[in-house]
Amino acid sequence: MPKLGMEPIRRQALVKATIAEIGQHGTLDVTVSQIARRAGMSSALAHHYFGGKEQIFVAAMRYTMGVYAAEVRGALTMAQGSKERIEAIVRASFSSRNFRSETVAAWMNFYVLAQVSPEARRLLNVYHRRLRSNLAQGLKPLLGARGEAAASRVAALIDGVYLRQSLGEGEPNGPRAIRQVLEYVHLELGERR
Amino acid sequence: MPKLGMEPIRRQALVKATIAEIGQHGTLDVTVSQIARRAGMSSALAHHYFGGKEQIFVAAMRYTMGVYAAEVRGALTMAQGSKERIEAIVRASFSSRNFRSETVAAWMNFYVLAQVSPEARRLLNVYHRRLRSNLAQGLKPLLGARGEAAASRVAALIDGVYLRQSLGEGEPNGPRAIRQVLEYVHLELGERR
DNA sequence: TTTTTTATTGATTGACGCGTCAATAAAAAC
DNA sequence: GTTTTTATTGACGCGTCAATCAATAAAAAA
Repeated sequence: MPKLGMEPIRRQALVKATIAEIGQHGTLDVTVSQIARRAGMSSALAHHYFGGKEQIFVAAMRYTMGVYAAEVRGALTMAQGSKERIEAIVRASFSSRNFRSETVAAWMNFYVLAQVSPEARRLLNVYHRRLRSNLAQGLKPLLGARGEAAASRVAALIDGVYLRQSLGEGEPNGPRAIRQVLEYVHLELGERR
Repeated sequence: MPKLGMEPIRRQALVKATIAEIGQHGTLDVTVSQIARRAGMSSALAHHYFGGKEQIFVAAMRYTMGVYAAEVRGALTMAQGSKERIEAIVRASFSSRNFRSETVAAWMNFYVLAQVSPEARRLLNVYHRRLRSNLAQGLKPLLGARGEAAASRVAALIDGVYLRQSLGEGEPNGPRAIRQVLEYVHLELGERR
């Protein structure tokens, strides 16, 4: 009973199932069958639409990063002023849509995937560049030449907080993470307590 | 031609080979045979001494963390004064013995391992606690109550710098990483430029 | 209505890897 | 000098999994 136009639906179902499966196992060590079963289809169909396992992973990665990028973009359009822009980026990074245990686990594993798949590495580099550039754009007006270095540090801190979250049990605490990073940003901006 | 007392030698060879292999592949996706071959023995012997793959990984993790801990301890005994202690920890974290691409890759994968192996998770938690406690010990005399939060941030930043290094090609740049983290520490200590 | 295209899967294949075991050999203990 | 212990490996069984394929079925096109 094949309904037509299934491809995009199947693809999205697979991508979401992939993230869920990686999140649950905490590893890329998940089988195509597991992913396909969770997405409600046979593994053969997964291969049909994606070609292979690695491509499924890369698609999941692209999707995750797309969601994140959209979130940041959205937050940025609402922000006016350099400081507000930075805070918007940080808030978006730890918004409840991104900062859930599933996504955190997936994200960490994308770093591993990037060691193996050139395409994944490319994607991760795009994310890095964008994040740094976005932060620098907000920081440079306030810090001048020091803005670039500060942006690198903030970016690293964000990733570090993500990484550390992967060890914490239970759902990640977004607000706490935001406070943690923003406290550093405020320090960088010379606001003493 | 079995020489006696081989066990410790074999174990160490396997552990080092494991780190090298993970470093080269960037993944835990390495076979026991590959590890054993690199260590100059049969895979059967690896199983004989370690019991299984996961235990080999955990041993490699314990070893890596042991080297790191020793490095930090050594640097701490030479340091006097709170600020010096903090700088010593940071320097040790990015010393050329720890901050090489092989070790960075291994370290990242230990985070993945910790999602699967309870023992690995325990080890990583020990590392986290120790690092934070060491940093807090140096920061509290200088920052008072704020020291704890600052220690968390510095710890996260260190991990973040490690993570980001895993994407950079070529050997990690230790001095640069040290500068990056110390700049933040100095900021935290209220030293404006 | 026949043909083609799209959707879908069960079954299969081929490879690979972990862990085991029996067998060999040298040292140590007796 | 026999026995036990320690070291070591090749071979292999058993399971798993990615990927393929042939077969089925429904829609669309001709």
